[in-house]
Amino acid sequence: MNDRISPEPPATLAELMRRGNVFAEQCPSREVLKHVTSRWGVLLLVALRDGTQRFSDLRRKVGGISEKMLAQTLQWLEADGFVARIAHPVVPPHVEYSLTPLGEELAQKVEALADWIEFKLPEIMAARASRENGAG
Amino acid sequence: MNDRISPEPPATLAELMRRGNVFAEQCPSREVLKHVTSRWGVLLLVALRDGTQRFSDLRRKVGGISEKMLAQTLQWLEADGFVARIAHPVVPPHVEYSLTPLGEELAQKVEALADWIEFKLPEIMAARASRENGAG
DNA sequence: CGGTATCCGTACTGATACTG
DNA sequence: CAGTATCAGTACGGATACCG
Repeated sequence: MNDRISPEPPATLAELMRRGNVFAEQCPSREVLKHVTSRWGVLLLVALRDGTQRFSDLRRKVGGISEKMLAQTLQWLEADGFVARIAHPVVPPHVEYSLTPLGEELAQKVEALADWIEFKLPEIMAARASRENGAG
Repeated sequence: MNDRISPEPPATLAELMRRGNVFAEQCPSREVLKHVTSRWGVLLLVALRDGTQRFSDLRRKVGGISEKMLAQTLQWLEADGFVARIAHPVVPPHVEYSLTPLGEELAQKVEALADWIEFKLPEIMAARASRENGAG
């Protein structure tokens, strides 16, 4: 269980899996990946690409998200260094969220993945249909 | 509620969000994205990039996954057209799983995302550390 | 406005046992 | 070997109420 002292500078996920680590439970990447691929993480990252926005802006834009999950997901992303939070000390409170450069990089990749699925949806749905028709 | 009859040929996730759809709940993409980004979906897609493998091979390689979730996740990915399943009619049963061309494309993108996180982990951890030191 | 704390239902997860 | 069925624990997610 002393994976932490392994000498190699790892690298790819496939590498880790080949070592039998599976991208080990202990690995912080698992945590980050979880935040990013969480139900609202994906949507929030994409939403933030529009630029700096307030808490309520995001709540409206993402639509369907509860305050709890919005706050929590933003905190995860902030802790991971993907989101910057600026609270203006006024009443009523004014808080702005934006992507950090690191977050912008990530958001692009996430959006690319989501867009790929959008784009390939016809093929995906066709696969489903063909299976139902007896091809499975 | 009649989003389905909207004329435009949609496109990007950001587009959908801008329309207030958020990548609507009704949208099948949500379902697919859920399968792909699920706890085991990511790992399985990457694992399958090594080539055709049997059920038990995958179980061993992914390590930590239960038979139930392995079967279920494989079924999701198969239904979405990302995974091909071939059952040889012998005893004991011999079933092989592999990526379809579509699945291979997807797996590449997923792995790229995971690898990016692996690669940027130092920056991410640094972000966490700096926040704990009072920068937050 | 921008959160936090609490309660609660659900849905995902895993261990076990069983079947073909 | 490759699943399926069942059951129980957990963790996620949402609604509500309350605080700064």
